[in-house]
Amino acid sequence: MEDVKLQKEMSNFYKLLSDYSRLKIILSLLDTEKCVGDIEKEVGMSQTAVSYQLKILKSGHLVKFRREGKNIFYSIDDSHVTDIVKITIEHIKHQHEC
Amino acid sequence: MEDVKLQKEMSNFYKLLSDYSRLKIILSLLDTEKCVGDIEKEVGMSQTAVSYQLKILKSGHLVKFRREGKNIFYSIDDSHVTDIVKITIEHIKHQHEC
DNA sequence: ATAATATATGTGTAAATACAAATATAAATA
DNA sequence: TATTTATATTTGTATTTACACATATATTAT
Repeated sequence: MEDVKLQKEMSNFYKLLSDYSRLKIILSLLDTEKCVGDIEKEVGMSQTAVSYQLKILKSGHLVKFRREGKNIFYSIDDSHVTDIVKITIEHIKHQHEC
Repeated sequence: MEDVKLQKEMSNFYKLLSDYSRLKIILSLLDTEKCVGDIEKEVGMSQTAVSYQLKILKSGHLVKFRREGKNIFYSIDDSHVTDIVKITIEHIKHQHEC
């Protein structure tokens, strides 16, 4: 894999996490899958906004989904994502101890 | 630390890494410190653009610096940052194996 | 003191994007 | 089939931001 492609994909990966709304969605999915309505309530966003951001997260393979009747359940797609987010939490908390 | 503040700082942290130019700067500093002129050559950006992005990275505590004569050497501020970037590289490469 | 070199700092602007509003689709149930 | 519920998509817009350009500052050398 060439450097430029890797760098662009990395940049895009961080861009996906950098939006406050998308990040809240990711954080709400860290431990458990949720359907759109549940996410909506938890992060306090409109349904269209949640759907819009989920579509973007899906396109970047940060979340996956499965249908169950009327509901569609979303979850984190890859444990690397979970790891990165958790290390970032540690990083931020650590900064505030100094 | 309250959730909202943590989330905002996380989002900002990822925003800092999400810009292609800033990310290239961070990647060029992963293993070794460099002065502005060296970064400029390595990432192929104008001096003002590099300075502009370094200022932003500095404000987010992603890089630190030290003066040595006319030169100012920049380096990654915290090993957490290095860890996160390296895991992200693994993550992206891993995706392409599947 | 002046010039040369390295880096930083305004200012203006074009491009990117989050999301509201309206509308569409898909599944379940009556 | 019609209605309800859950989710997706499209369009328009206000906001953000990366960076070019011009200029300023700081250090060293002559």
